[in-house]
Amino acid sequence: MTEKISCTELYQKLFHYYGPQGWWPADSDFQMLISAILVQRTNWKNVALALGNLGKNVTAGELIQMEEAELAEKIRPSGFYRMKAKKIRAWLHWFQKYDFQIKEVQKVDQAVLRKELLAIHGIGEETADAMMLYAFDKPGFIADNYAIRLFHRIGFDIPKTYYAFKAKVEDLFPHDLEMHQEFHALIVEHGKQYCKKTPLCESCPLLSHCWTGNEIR
DNA sequence: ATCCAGGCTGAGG
DNA sequence: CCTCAGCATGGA
Repeated sequence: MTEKISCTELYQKLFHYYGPQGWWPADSDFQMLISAILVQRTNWKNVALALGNLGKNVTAGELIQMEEAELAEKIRPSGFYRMKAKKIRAWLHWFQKYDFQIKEVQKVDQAVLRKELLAIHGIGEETADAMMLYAFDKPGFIADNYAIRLFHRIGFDIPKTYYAFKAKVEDLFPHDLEMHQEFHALIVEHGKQYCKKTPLCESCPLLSHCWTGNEIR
């Protein structure tokens, strides 16, 4: 028997099943920001290898002085490494305007900050939202493929564009930083375990709320 | 050996 | 607005 659930009910169930995730899984805010780029279209294990090559306590100042080829070589395990080296450098040049101070970026208005991030080469909507949510203290919903798949399965009417989906969920969910941080982490963890690109998983804890196993993505 | 993973850009309908 | 190739590694 399938029963509909709301966004907050979904959040509560995920939290109940998986517990607090404490994302983003990085040692520092700066590593979080770099890894947001490194993790584009790759798994976290490869990102961890790349982060390891960069060194535990690399600073933005050190990275921006590094030759692009050297940076690329270090982040090689994360895949798409030449492009990602360019992306990281582009992002660093933007970050330099704030003296590499995360606290300074946090003072920027949320909408303004999002536009600035999106203007950086290599930073798209998901990466920008992740940076804002986990390092710059701006609450928001990350409308990634895991979210699309899960919300689709529970019968949520998903708007076509990334931003429309994001805005709709934000309308239905508390504007709370920690709740959004947990929500995204829970959606990804749940997605990895029970909401893959295959038919419905019989042991999925949300099985009673899933209307279909067909994916859109 | 395929297939997949916390995407984005740029070109072309 | 939408689609699609290209970008690349490491693990299952």
